[in-house]
Amino acid sequence: MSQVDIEKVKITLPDGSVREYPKGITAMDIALGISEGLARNVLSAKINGEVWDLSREIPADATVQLLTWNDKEGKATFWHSSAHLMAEALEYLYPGIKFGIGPPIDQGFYYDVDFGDMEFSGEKLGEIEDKMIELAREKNEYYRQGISKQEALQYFKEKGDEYKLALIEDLEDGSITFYRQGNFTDLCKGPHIPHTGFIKAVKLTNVAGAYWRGDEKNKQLTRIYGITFPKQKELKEYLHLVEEAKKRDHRKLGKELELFAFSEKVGMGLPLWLPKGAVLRERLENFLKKAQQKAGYQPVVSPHIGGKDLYVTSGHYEKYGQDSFQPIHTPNENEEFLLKPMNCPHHCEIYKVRPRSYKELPIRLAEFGTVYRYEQSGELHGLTRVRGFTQDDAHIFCRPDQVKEEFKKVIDLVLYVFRSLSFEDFTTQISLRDPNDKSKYIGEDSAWEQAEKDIQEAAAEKGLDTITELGEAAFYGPKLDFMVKDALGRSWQLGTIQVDYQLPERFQLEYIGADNQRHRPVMIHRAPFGSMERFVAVLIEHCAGNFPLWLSPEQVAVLPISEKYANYAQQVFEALEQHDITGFIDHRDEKIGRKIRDAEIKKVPFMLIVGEKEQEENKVSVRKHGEGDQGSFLLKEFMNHFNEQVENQTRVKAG
RNA sequence: GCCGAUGUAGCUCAGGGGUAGAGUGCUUCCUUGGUAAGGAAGAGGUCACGGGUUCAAAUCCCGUCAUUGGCUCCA
Repeated sequence: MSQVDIEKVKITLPDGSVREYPKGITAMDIALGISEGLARNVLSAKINGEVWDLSREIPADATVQLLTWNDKEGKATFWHSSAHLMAEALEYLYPGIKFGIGPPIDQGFYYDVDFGDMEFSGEKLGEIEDKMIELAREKNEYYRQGISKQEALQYFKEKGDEYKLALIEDLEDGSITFYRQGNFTDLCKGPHIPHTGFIKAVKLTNVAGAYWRGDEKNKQLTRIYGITFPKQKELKEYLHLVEEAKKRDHRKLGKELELFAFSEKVGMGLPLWLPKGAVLRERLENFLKKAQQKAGYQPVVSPHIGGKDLYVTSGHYEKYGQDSFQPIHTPNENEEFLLKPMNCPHHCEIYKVRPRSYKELPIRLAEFGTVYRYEQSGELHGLTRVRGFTQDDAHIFCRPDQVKEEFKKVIDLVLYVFRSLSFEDFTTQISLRDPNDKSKYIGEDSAWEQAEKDIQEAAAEKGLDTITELGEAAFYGPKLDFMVKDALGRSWQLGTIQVDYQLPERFQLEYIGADNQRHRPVMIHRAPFGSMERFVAVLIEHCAGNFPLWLSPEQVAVLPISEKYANYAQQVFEALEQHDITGFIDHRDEKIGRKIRDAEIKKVPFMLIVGEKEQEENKVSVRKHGEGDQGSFLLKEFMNHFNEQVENQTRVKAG
């Protein structure tokens, strides 16, 4: 480099300031220039939007954002490096093992490992953690090294790791990099943290099987999950959070609060709704029925099975054949019925019951329809994945020019439902066709394009913050899904709106237009809850079993101080019932402290304590769940207050 | 379906080749009480199911079923 003109690069920082540095500067140098503390905490850097190692030279003018633990990408870098650290520990403890992939995930990282003939059990995780900590303390730097494809192949050929070889085969020569820390070298595009010393706390969380490249035809590798932190304290907090989440698990609360159960005799994945769960569910159904009535839906009812022809027509017979519940046979030869896997075909037949005029469209047919799908046994999970479930289904039949408007109305309904139950934290996804493989989808190009446009516009006009996924559409049409996270951070699809240009075609649905010609209506499937089962599951976790008052299966517990006041308690209870307030009287021969404790554990919103004082003045002493004594009120006052609260909760910002 | 873990009283769990344990719940009795556990007694189990090893199996081995954490899918 000539000393006359030392080349400079202009670095733009996130606050908009621009600084000049000599060429050859690294992000770490920039961090050091700002403060030593920052340099100690910085993990990687975003250079022109791309995450880089701190040690890479910045060749030209660039925008630079230094990433720390507080940044999502910083965490990802940290966990990615942790995956390499775990691999190093594993290789030390189990020489000769082969590695699949080891990426960071939302909460931590994993590495897929082929232990060959070696036995591996989850009990060894502690040993691996110890080794990781030991290696972390060595503060081994992560070195980045560009390598030719041939050399890369050579390296892993010698090592005998066919998985890495397969990965390299798919890469382009010139773009391949290795990373090395300590005694471990891995194929990796990076980036990584400066050295292993950043990793201060390690927890390997579980071991699971995972197919190489997610294909069950391939060999199953051992996937080891872990999470690491830059501070011991953060690991502690994380573990605490996990414990808290477990307390919210709908399976646990469902049992404790006696909402639902499973029976081996009935069959796996077939939930039994217990009385309290049934009340909860019924209230949700009524809530939605009311909203749907206002929105112009018409209730219909259809049977749980349908003839073979119905599903041949709909196309489900072919698609669901082997992987579904098998057909039901009758004494009549060749007669076959299928448990319905969805309600749409039945609703199509309802539409077809007589000729339709364009004047009656849109027709919105709604049904809480129970459907059955034979999910793989390993897929079943509490109420979120079951084999028999009830969809809050409806099908809207409309003219093509009405699609967008109907879509917007459905979005309103879904938002109303979510808001009423304070699901503020949801994401929405628009699923479109894979533009590179249109053959997977049935239907005409022009129809798809129109539908995709309608959805995107409707979502935009309703102000939804959507992400768009190509290739995620159903085979019959594009869709808009609403996702909510459960207590353990797993995302579940609840509400869904799907356009279907397909079934109307297959069922030859028609309406007579203003031109006196036959036209094909468009069908929209939609379910704001998704399914009652899944919705209740997510609701339980969302509110940790503390349901809003109007949904609470037991809203009030009447607690007599002693059996002397049993009669008065009964009077109070009957008055409550007349005002549609549900609950129970605790007649047990226990002290009041005990009755209160038990009612608190059952998460009953209100406790009414009645004794001598209350009886004399026709009052009740009100105690609120989680809050304690509220003082005593005339029974009438309490009931008014109660009903006001329920009204406030259900009226909602129906905007 | 595949890989790993688990299965003991209604529930939560301890134990472990030689008479089955705790807490809680349940039943009965005493107690009649004022805002998160009153006291006592009692009933409850083919230790998931089926095989095997053993003088002896709840315990060790194999299989089945269910639950559970994952892997592909989906509401």
